Amino acid sequence: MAKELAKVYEPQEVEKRIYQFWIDGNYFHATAHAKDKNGNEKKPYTVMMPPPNITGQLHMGHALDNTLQDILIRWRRMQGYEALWMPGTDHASIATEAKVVEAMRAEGLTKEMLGRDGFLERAWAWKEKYGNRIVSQLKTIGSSCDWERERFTMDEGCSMAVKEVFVRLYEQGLIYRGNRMVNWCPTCKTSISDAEVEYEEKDGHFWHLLYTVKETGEKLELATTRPETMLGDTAVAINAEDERYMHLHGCHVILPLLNKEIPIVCDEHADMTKGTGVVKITPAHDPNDFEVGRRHDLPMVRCFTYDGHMTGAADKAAADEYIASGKAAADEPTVLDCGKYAGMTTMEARKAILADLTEGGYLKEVEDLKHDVGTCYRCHQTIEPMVSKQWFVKMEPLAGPAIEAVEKGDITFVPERFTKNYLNWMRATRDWCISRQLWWGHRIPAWYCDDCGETVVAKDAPSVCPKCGGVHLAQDPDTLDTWFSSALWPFSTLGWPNQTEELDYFYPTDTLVTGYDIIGFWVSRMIFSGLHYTGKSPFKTVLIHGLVRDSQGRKMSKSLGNGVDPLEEIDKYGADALRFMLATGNSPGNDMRYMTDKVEASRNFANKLWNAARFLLMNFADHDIALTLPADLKLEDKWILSRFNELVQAVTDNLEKFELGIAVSKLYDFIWDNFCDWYIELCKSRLQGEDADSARRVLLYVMTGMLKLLHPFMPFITEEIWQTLPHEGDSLMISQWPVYDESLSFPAEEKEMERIMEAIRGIRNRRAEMNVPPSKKADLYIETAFGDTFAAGVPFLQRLASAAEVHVGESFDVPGAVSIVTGAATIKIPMDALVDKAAELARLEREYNNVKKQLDGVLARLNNKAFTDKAPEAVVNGAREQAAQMQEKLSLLTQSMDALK
RNA sequence: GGAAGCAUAGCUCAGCUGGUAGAGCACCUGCCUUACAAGCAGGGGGUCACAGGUUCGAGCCCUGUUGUUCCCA
Repeated sequence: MAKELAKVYEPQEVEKRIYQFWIDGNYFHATAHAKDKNGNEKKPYTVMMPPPNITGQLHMGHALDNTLQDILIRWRRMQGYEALWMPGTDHASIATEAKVVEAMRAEGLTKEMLGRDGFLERAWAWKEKYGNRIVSQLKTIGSSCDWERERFTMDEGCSMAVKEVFVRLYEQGLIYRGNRMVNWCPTCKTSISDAEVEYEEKDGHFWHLLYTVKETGEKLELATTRPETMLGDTAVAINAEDERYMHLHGCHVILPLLNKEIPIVCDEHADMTKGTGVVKITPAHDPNDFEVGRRHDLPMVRCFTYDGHMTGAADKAAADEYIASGKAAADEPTVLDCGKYAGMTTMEARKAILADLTEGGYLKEVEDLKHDVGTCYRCHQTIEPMVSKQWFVKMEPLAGPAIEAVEKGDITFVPERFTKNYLNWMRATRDWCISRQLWWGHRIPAWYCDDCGETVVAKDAPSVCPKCGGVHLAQDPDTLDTWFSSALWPFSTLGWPNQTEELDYFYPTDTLVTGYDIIGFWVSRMIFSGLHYTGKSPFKTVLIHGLVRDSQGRKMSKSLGNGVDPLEEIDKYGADALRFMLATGNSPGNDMRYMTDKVEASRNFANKLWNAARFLLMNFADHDIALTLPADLKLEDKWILSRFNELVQAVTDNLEKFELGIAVSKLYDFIWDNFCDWYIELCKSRLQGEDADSARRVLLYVMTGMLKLLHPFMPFITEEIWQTLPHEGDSLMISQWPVYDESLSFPAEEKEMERIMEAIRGIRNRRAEMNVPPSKKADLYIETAFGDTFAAGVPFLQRLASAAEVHVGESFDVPGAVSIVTGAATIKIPMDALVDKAAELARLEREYNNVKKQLDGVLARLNNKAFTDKAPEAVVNGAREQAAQMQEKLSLLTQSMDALK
């Protein structure tokens, strides 16, 4: 029965086999309204995996994120919940499209050459090829997801949900289309949302320009960081309160180079305290100016193309024609023919325009300046703010309930401080630009009538225009922001908008585990979406973790090449070691550094456990071992069982509070220190005697319990060991999570055992100081009031403290002995020959002084009336007890010193 | 410009509602003790960034300072 285990744990062989075993057992699958053994409906526990991008490879961030989720899921499953961990992948529109385009470029192809359908064919092929890669990588780290339910943000169900939401919001007036200021990436040629802009500090300049006032002829100085936008200026703003310019109200300036007359307007955007207090207004190319333009009904003149060039005659003609057709909205911007600058890139135009301004005497000075420039989070090129016709979600009505849900505590963030982060984001949020000029993604379900310009929003393509009956309807070419579909993930994956059994049972979900970097992108959008469409918060708790950085604390990135591949680490140390390391080093919300040392330590721990199991198996060979505890528990059994009982309580409490790192370190300490270093050692002599059977049973009981507690953290090795040991049931992963057992609480015995252990430590300590090798045994004379305890501890002292004969009594006269004074006993070791009396006396004096110093500290507190009056009774009593113990120890030390003299 | 985090042993980090500092690694000493040298036993090493404050008592709470990271604009 007992099979031989290898001397060193080899995870590579074990992990694959165990994972397949779980899959074969169908243990990851969760069903709605599942019943337990007694026929009662189980409570659900649901976690939605943040869907990784199909373009992605598993990185340390995924490893951490998924390890935490798997720990929670496995723990709840063992607790008897019907635990569903819903996996899936995200189509990642902009990222995937970029990759596919890049791959095509290698073949000399462009999107335009292939056309929309041809391109999408390639994109789907890409998805098929790489979409499964990350899934298999997730399996490697042991994720116990319900793979049968795996979803994709662009699969049929999710797409249905997307259309449903779009149509509903449109009908509710919460989605609109309009010309608004958006962040435009000229490289990706698409709009991106505010959340997708990253700011980088760059060196720039402040160019001070001079515009002439038409009415007075004076020159107005104003500064800009983007002089090329001047062609689109349609006003100059001053502050109404600004005394310097009172006389200019209602006047105009002549725009240099174009010789165009534009008004001077009064607007709060002009800050009197900054520079000259005059700002140029380019409504089509600056977000602030856009607002000024709306307030003053200024014309919008666009002078950049969508691929980062200056507009020309053809651009102007196209725009004019569109406006003339009557299909354009009233706020359609006009387009400028930039003349000699047409066709230049914006950077080329900047140079040319500055040269011309200088020549014309319009440039006063140039100032160096560091300023933050918005860049695209994908390609890191500079963002151009542009007026553009896009689809938006009106955020204000949606944000309200989403803020309230968190304020009320329906949703809590762990750690709590991220609540503020979320609320700030939600309160400041502006309307969400959801259209993207991309092909890969959910196409916007809006059609435009060629004949009358009517917009039709519907789940299915309309055959005729409901307004004019025309049949020439064209679908909006744009797709939706990736996050639009991931916002629906918690319920679209459960079948929404259909009222499925799954939705009914598993939704709302319980815990969302994710990094702080996507609170704005994703978490907030799931919250308002969940509330708006399902009327319920999509989850109860958001567990936030930090980033995994490299050993020097830098962000892992491709460009730095400092990324550590989790798969390589798993190959080297095992998935359990990696998981354990990620769980140990982590406190919620804080970043961690990845260090090989730490994985090695975790690997060593796995090996320690492995060898403890080997020890058990060695002793179990050829014996039938009952899975219950023996009736006659020995002192050491009660000690370990009581400690284990406390561990069960502590670990469970920590998990409830999402303190995974604390839970795991308690397990580490218990297994290594209490179980391996003490209990196994305490059992060794007993295993050779008549009591062996009861020792085996306790060993098995505690080992099994430890394996259960450790299983969520180290699933593979615990299952492997459990399968090898005598056990009940098919798999550890579906066994029952241990619960605190009052009948196994033995505080008195714990204390008793600690007395013996303290003696053992004291003796070892003294022997080590004196360099006495363990092979040299010595007699012990133990003076103690706890005679029975020490009598029972004799075998332990012999085995673990190199004792020969042990005498226990009230008092012994042992001339020239070394003394060890513990809280419960004075232990005398006759080692005359080995002892340097003077040195021994000096040592005792040192110890005396140490204890005395501590005692003085405690006494000082006790003599402080304020302390005894105000401190809680338990604390005061604790101090009194401490003082008494120290006084006792001092008197014992004095006796020892006297004896030596 | 605004908000937040972090600052604890040589290194990496724990430290729950304030009760008098811990782990791993590294280092030093001794051990093949019938699981494990990826191990066992023992040891050294910290004015908990700085300055105030609240408290009987502060690594923990409050204020300020310095350094550092990150988010938002």
